[in-house]
Amino acid sequence: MPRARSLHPDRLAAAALAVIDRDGLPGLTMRAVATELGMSTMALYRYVADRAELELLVTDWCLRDLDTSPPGDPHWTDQIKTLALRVRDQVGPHPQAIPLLIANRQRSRILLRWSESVVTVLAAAGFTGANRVIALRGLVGYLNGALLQGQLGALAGPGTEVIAAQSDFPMMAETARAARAVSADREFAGGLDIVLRGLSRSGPGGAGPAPS
Amino acid sequence: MPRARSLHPDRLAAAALAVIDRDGLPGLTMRAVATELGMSTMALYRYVADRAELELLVTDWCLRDLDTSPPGDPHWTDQIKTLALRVRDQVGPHPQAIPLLIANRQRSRILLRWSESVVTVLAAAGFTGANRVIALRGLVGYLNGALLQGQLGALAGPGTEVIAAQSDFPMMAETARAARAVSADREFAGGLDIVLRGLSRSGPGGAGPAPS
DNA sequence: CTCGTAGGCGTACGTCGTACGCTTAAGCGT
DNA sequence: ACGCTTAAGCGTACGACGTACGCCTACGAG
Repeated sequence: MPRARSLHPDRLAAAALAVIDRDGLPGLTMRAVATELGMSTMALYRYVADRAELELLVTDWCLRDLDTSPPGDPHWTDQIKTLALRVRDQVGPHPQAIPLLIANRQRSRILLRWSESVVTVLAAAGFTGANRVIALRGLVGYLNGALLQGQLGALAGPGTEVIAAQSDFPMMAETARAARAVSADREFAGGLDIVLRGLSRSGPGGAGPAPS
Repeated sequence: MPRARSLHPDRLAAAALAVIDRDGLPGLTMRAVATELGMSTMALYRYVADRAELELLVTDWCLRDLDTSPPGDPHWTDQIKTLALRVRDQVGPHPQAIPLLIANRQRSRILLRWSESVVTVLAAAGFTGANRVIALRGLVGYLNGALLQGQLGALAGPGTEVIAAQSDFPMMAETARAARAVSADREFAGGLDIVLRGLSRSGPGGAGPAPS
């Protein structure tokens, strides 16, 4: 065997994530990562086939500490809540990477494990068949949307401020002003509660979860 | 006055959207749009300052027929549902453009008008202050996430099929197989119902909507 | 010590957005 | 009718991007 690899893939992922945190997603280029590592650009290609693979590495690296074990909360809605908050906790420090994570969510082993835990909770709560599909997708849909929204167009962001100053849309302006008093945490938790309340009562056309 | 403009901005937006529909978002380049219009690349810059402005044009063009007037449904949850479905109807034919629309949602006049209608419905239903903020953001968060999910990683897409074949994640695999029987329309409507059910009952800590 | 293998890198190509400056067509005042 | 002014339209070029290709070289097995 010749010459050992001088780099662990984790170091590569960490460097890429550092670039993202510092310069944003558009700043993530092969050249920037190489510079971050003190290597030449083409040396990276000994570790990844292409940019897409590097992005997948970043995704898994971001979520490396995500706890996917079944939560111990007594009520199933709290279990789901715990699982969702765990994701947010991991993702929180790296808001600029969120679009990457969403794009790679179906390819990340860790996220698949996390999803397995979520479905397991849903199944135990009584969701079956199409009902379970819709519950899972609705939940993940909200989660993706909320995480994206927290990064792009945050409550305290410039977009909201512009809206608050508009006179063409009085209700939106008033709501945008009220938004200043709502923290990102409260927004996320509040939205999650809405979804969970909706989940905890069966719809008119479907077999809902078991009554608690 | 010299020489009239030979192009209406709408034609520019329509051409760009046609490129997206045909070649996907990565296919949207200034050169491709220019070719679509039979002009030179630089001629486009007589109409837009840069690529970002072209993208905003596409956003508004996509939603040009969005009906933002107050829906006539008797119950406020149905009014919200109608508003949400209207967006989906407009966006449906152009799934590849969805990430663009989401990125520009705070800059699009039409979407602001739409949001104004949503907030008006929420206000009439009794949502005030921070509660209204959370309701709006939760709703929009779900909507964004669901639309994105319908484009990237659709229920019938390859990602879901791969998961269905996995033996490491039995619950996910079973759910993915059940997903084959759920249409995109049903998924969207089902998720929306979940959110609306959650909205229609006040949380423990907040002043909810008026009882119906 | 030698040699095969794979790590690391330099160069180069095609693509992108777009800055800059030229040519040219069209409406106006005369 | 005719030029003049002004902006439409375009050609060229630059820097940054992802990455194909081929070279040099450090290392561990024999």
